[in-house]
Amino acid sequence: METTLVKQIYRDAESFGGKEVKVSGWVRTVRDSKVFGFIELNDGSFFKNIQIVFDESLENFKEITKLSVSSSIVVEGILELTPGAKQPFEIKARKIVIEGTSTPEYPLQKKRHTLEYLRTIAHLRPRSNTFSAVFRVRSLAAYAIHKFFQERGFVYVHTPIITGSDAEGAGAMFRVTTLDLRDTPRTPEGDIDFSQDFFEKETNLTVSGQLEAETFALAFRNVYTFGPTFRAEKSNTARHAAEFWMIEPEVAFADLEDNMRLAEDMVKYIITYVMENAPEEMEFFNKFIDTGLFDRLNNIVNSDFERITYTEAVDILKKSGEKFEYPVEWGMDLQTEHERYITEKVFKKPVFVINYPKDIKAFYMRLNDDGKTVAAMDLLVPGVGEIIGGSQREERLDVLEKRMEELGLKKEDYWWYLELRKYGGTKHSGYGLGFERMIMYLTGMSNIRDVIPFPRTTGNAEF
RNA sequence: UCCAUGGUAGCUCAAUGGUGGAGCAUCCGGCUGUUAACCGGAGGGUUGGAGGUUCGAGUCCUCUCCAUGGAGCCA
Repeated sequence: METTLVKQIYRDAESFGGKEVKVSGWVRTVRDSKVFGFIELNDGSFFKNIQIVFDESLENFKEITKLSVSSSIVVEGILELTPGAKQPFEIKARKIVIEGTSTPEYPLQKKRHTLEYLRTIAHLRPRSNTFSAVFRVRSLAAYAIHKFFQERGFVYVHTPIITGSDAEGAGAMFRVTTLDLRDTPRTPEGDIDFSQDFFEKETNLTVSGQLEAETFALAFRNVYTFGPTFRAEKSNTARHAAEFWMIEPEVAFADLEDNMRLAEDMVKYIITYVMENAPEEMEFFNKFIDTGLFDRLNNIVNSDFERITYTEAVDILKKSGEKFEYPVEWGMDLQTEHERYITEKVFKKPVFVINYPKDIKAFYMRLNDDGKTVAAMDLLVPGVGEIIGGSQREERLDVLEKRMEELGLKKEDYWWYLELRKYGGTKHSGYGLGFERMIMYLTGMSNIRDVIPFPRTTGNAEF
């Protein structure tokens, strides 16, 4: 007999009503009395469970009443529609085969656990309601992102995970080496001799695929990357991880305005797709994780994102009368408290802040005509903070080279990047979306460690 | 890395410097429609670790580890 997935039954219960079905899954709970009992079964295909009714006519009745939580079973029986009951339908079991037993020490109770505790059992937490929902949404959101870009003709490019360019400027990097760290080869000057390393030069894990993505944008026009990214910063916050995933679109012949339009469309597309394709999971988040979730997401989808310049943001902050821990001054980077004030208090929706002072932004961002600011944009969202950072790239070779000189960057290290400006350069733009931050925003989960299956943060690489 | 808070039973949490408790989970029993089932009973502890103060420390002090919240770095 064919196995039926619980999701199929939920999606089309009518056609299964009164018919024989076979399901398999893990026991979430057993409630039994003298001659009959109920099992909540989750088969992994769907967020919700299916109720199994069993009675003493089964030869292994006693055994079944003693099943520990998370035992795996195969059930055959009749699907009965139960309108008016708390569950829409149930399976009256004819046969239950115990596939794998569990034990009383199984760490996931039927009761609520803290997210902190669940983190310590990352190998079991996907079996809990919350994480079942989180990782289903994560999968759908990843698909939605590919769908969004593919529908618009973007080419998906795999930029390298191991990089030889150290100066992407996005933070501390993890070194990749095969050298024996207890006995490293030395140059005559006493430095470590990387010419004897695997790649015969210093290499690190990527902090961004942007520079490589630009090369593809100047060939394929519209491209995006979607892959793992590594930052060796010893961050200790709810929104930083050492290993995370990033989406980096890069578009030729596009200016900052086009860039923002793309980002806004993308964010709205992802939200709409996930709301439509994971209604049960989203309802769960709205009910148990963040009761304002639906209001917030609907508000995003139906409203235009705000756009203000950095200079305007500084003005707003200065005139706010708010007491900030860090003073606001033109030229200083906006602090988290400032960003939160703008997106959460002033506009109460996503806000693009553009045209930052050049001195607080990366070398590749396009210098504006005022000579003081660059065509950068950060998308700030309530609750999560910065979710997207991007810019129009400097396409003028002389301006770019001058900027690199100012920052003490060696042109030789970027020879191929600079050649893009030499051979048919064009204005182009792109941004980076922190995938996990998007998931946090979508689900209301407030810690990045709870939207990554096996999170890596400083001091923690268990599992 | 800095600031704050916390660490007690498998889990979630109580306990004025004076005999460490409860709910849930577990085990045993009861119950013919349960929905985080219900009712009765039982077992379960080196109070994160090391040191100190005290007649006496879960409680006070020092150090340390870990977690959480906030900050910095950013996505």
